[in-house]
Amino acid sequence: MEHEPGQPPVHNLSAAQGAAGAALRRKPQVSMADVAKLAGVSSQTVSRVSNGSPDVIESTRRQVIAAMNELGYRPNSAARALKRGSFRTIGVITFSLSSLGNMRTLEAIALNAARQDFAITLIPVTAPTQAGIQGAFTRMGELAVDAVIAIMEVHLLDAATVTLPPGVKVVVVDSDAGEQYSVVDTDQADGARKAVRHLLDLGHETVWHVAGPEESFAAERRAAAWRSTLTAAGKTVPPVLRGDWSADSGYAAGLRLADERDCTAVFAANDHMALGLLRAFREKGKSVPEDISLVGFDDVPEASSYAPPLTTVHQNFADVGNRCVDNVLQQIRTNTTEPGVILVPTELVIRASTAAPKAT
Amino acid sequence: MEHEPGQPPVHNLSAAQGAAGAALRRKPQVSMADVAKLAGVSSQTVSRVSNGSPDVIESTRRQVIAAMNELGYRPNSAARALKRGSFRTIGVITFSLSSLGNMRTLEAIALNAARQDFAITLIPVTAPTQAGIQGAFTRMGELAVDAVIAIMEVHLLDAATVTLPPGVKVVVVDSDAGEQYSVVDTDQADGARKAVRHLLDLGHETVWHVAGPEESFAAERRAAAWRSTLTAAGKTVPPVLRGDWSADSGYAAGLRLADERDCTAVFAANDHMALGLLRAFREKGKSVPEDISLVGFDDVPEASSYAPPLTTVHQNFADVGNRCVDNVLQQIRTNTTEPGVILVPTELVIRASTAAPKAT
DNA sequence: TTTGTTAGTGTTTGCGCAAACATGATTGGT
DNA sequence: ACCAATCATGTTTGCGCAAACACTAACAAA
Repeated sequence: MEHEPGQPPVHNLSAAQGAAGAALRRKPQVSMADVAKLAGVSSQTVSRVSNGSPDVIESTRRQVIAAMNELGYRPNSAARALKRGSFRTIGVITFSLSSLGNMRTLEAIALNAARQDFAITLIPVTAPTQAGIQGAFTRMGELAVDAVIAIMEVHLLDAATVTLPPGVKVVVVDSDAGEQYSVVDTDQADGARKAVRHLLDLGHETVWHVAGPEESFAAERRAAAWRSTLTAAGKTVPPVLRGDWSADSGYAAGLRLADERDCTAVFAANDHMALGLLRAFREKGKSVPEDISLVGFDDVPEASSYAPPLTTVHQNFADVGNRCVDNVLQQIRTNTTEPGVILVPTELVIRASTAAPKAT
Repeated sequence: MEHEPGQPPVHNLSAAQGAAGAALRRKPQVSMADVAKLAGVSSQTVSRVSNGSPDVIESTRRQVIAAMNELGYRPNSAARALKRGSFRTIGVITFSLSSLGNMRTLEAIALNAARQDFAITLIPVTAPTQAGIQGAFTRMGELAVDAVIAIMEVHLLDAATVTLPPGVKVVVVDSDAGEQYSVVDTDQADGARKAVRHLLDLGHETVWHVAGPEESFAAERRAAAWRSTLTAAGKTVPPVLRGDWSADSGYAAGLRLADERDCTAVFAANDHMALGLLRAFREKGKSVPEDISLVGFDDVPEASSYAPPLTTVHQNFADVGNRCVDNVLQQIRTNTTEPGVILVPTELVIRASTAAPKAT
């Protein structure tokens, strides 16, 4: 590889690079010492400039910066982390990314962390079992993270014996681990209550519920709130139907519900199942909202284009993500652990899938 | 807090450091030396055990492992990285996570990387501008990554002058940067061709197209393939309608399309827009597929629950993600850079939204 | 004058790990 | 018996950085 003196060795990627040793070995990195030599100062001064210390006179700083640019110096984050014992990195453990909520939450986490100059390391749980979770936390422990955010929609965290290096802070999303960890979550109960109350207020005798899978905390809490709201209003509580969040499972539930004579109002635990319900009702000749009113949960962007546009409970996933990061950074800053639950409010979005029951 | 684009990247960490400052310091970590002392061996032997070297006799290994467990030893990845010069980490730069495809791809990347013992560091692009991309790559350069996968749905990468430490490998998803980088992408053109051919084969005179936003590579390629397929078949090419991937934009396009007398077949560039089209047609009294046939793109899980179930082009996002990781690890292993394009095939899924045109 | 005091810079040191080399113990071939 | 080869383990070293401290010059206060 030819050295053009004065040319920075940092490549614009368009220039293909000649072979320079197997890549998993050392890259010929420019170190502080190189910069120091070129700038005619000590490496400590380079360090100071690099860290924005105020104790460097302007002219020196300029020289050092010039040298940095010329050599294309990049601080080596491994060495930095080794020296400082912190990594400015948050590990995110997630079950499945393919749910809208997790995705949105993750995006907010990434954005907010980046804003505060923290990096995100993503650790997927490979299998929805305790062993899978264990493995994820173990990998986390081996990685360079200062904190962990676990996006756990499932009932397994409590049982898992989680070992993390001392000092690593944890925030959990969507779980009941509030005794041990900080928990941030959508206010599922209140959202569900709003949905059920809306239907009741419309004049429906009672509200049926298509719940999410049993393992899910969110599903469990929505179902519990549905039940208690009904009970509090003195209504009968119909049997729960259970889906798995998918539109197909909603469709299956809808086929059964369409045959229930006295079913005039349904609360589906998420929008995708509601979509399936709509399809089932349509195929069974039940019209929404004339024959049956339907409320979903999530407010996916497409909900307003469903047939009919879906009344649903809006979740603020971005807020959940933001609070996770804020909370965990707070814990890091103060070096405290603060178990407890932060609830993010929901909002009922009324569209065209709900109406008063037909007069009988 | 603002960083001038021209300033050296080394400053970026300095600002936030004060903010998170104080408590980010050393955790009392258990080091190899501690383990070595307890096990009565040298730290080098601990290192060997830790790295699975075969040159350790079984009894010694057991002692060391026992000591590790007793002390709760975790190898310090920063020190490891410092020593080895590699991080076993892949950086993923992504625009927006809120599209199904990106998320699925990301999930596959994370899973596949984990399988090969690589960690994923997520870098969000904060703004869809060149500066935003620049910033993401800069942050990447400061982080400890061996390779970068960029999930770029947008036309900006080619223009961005990207600087990365030497030796960092790059793979790009959904872009035309094939000259410079390895590119992995769904075979958009073939997918679009399948969709259009399907409609033509059904007997439609021509096929209208609701395209995605202009900045999108995928949208551009789907539209181009639509046009060329039509032309190759000797059909007239109707004007393109343009949406922004959202159901609402599809709805808007659908309202206009419903008024076109001779429009009997539509190819929507994604499923969500197709959903919007369905709604518009329904409201305009056009029935699908009797009056108008419709094909989508993506095959979102809910597509089978649309009204009617949507004929669409299935994309294999997981495969895209897997190939990204395989390719980038291959580049790392062989220390080569291999520009070129890997195309992942699509599949036409025929459901109920397409039919032969009504006899006139 | 002398003695701080400060601001700017340099020197030393060690973070935890693993490569390179060194050592000591065992085996095997002759 | 000898030496050499092999194996298991120990010792030294330095990765790049920044904390701690040392030093110098300049200037103020006594």
